[in-house]
Amino acid sequence: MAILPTTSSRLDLSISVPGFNSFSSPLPPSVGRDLDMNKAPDEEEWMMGSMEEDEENNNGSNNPRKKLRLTKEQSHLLEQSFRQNHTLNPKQKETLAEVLKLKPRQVEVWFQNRRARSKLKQTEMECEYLKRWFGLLTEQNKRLQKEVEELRAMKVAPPTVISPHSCEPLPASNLTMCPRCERVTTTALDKTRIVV
DNA sequence: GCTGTCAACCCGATAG
DNA sequence: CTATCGGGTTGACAGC
Repeated sequence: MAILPTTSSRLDLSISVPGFNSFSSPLPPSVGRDLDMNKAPDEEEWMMGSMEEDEENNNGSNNPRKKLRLTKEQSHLLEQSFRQNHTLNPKQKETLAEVLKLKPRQVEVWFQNRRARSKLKQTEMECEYLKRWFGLLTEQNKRLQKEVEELRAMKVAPPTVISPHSCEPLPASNLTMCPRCERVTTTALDKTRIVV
């Protein structure tokens, strides 16, 4: 079975039912946002039939409710629909439920869970990323602090600055930091040569 | 619609 | 080989 959306914003189902065979995953690689969460559950065997078969059991009062397991095909179709649209309008929900032989409510719940779990995965990944970034920044911070210490140590014995014009030593207090290029210049506008 | 939670179920590891 | 356990997955629901 194939669900082919005609637009990107709306889920429009065009279905060719026989066999459920054609799952050669025509999905663009750009859908990697959700990562493995988008991976279809391969070995998902279904323990129960679709809802129509055990519906009565579930609604029965004293039967312990068994958990529905979606078939591979149902899961795959839901996944495909999810990739096209993360939410369904009532019409889409109805149609999809009909195709899947599920209740609209079940389709709704599946999408709810899918959204939540996809978001959770995303958050976890962002968290990992931020942790790594924090580590890198901490390292960089250490290096810079060390550099600052070294520069402070150099300040104890201030560098001698020689004026290229007069060839006389200038006081280090004449040195400022150019805010643009961050190079050392002198306030006296003359080019200087720093001798450590 | 989102979030937190429950519970059924699956699966790999382990002990006996 | 079987039973058990612990962790992960996922369908379902309640409350907001």
